[in-house]
Amino acid sequence: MSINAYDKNEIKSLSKVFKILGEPNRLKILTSLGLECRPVSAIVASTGLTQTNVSFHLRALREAGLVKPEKNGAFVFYCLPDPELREIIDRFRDWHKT
Amino acid sequence: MSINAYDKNEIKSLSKVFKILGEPNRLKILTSLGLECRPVSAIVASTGLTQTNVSFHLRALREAGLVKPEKNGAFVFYCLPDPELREIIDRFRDWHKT
DNA sequence: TACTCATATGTGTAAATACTCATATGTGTG
DNA sequence: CACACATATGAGTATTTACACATATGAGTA
Repeated sequence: MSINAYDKNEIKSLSKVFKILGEPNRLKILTSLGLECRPVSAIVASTGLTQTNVSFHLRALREAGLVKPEKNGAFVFYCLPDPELREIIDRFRDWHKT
Repeated sequence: MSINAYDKNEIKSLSKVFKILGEPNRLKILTSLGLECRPVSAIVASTGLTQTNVSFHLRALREAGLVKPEKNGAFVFYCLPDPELREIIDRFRDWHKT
């Protein structure tokens, strides 16, 4: 039940993940994914952000391993790498509501 | 099991929490708390940060509801507001390791 | 009251970061 | 090949943010 301290590397890498999630538009993009993969154009449409800006944030999310790209012709579909990620974020939200 | 979209306010407030956790020294402070309350001086000692800097970050954590201050004489002890917070962070860490 | 110790805060500064514009890359189709 | 569409990237700018220094507040004690 880990009341263990976190080591340097854990702090470093975990804080990076939180920093990525800490930008509202990125969190919006991520949560807009739900569990299905969606092309960038759909994300642009649903978030109302510019294409450039969506690409900018998708890069950050991708490099942090928080989304996974899948090429399909000229399209790139983005997905959550793992449904558990969504569960954890949901749990955070539920906790935060309290 | 919430594949619901997040509304604007949820995105806004939840991303604030993540942003706070996204700063390495803040995450270090928070995880150094474990489950017991500790005075600022102990946090300064264990993190190696300056007193000013610890106070600076504690304020951010406090305002985000991520730590809870308890006055005791001249000392201020800081605690997690809720043990579940630590569990969720731990779960994030475990997920991220994978 | 005067002094010490614990913590907080105001101001300034350097670094990080989100965003936009313009353009590049890459894919399918005529 | 030429063109249209989907996505990515480089450069520049404005805002945000972490940090240090000096100082303030506030509690305990002589």
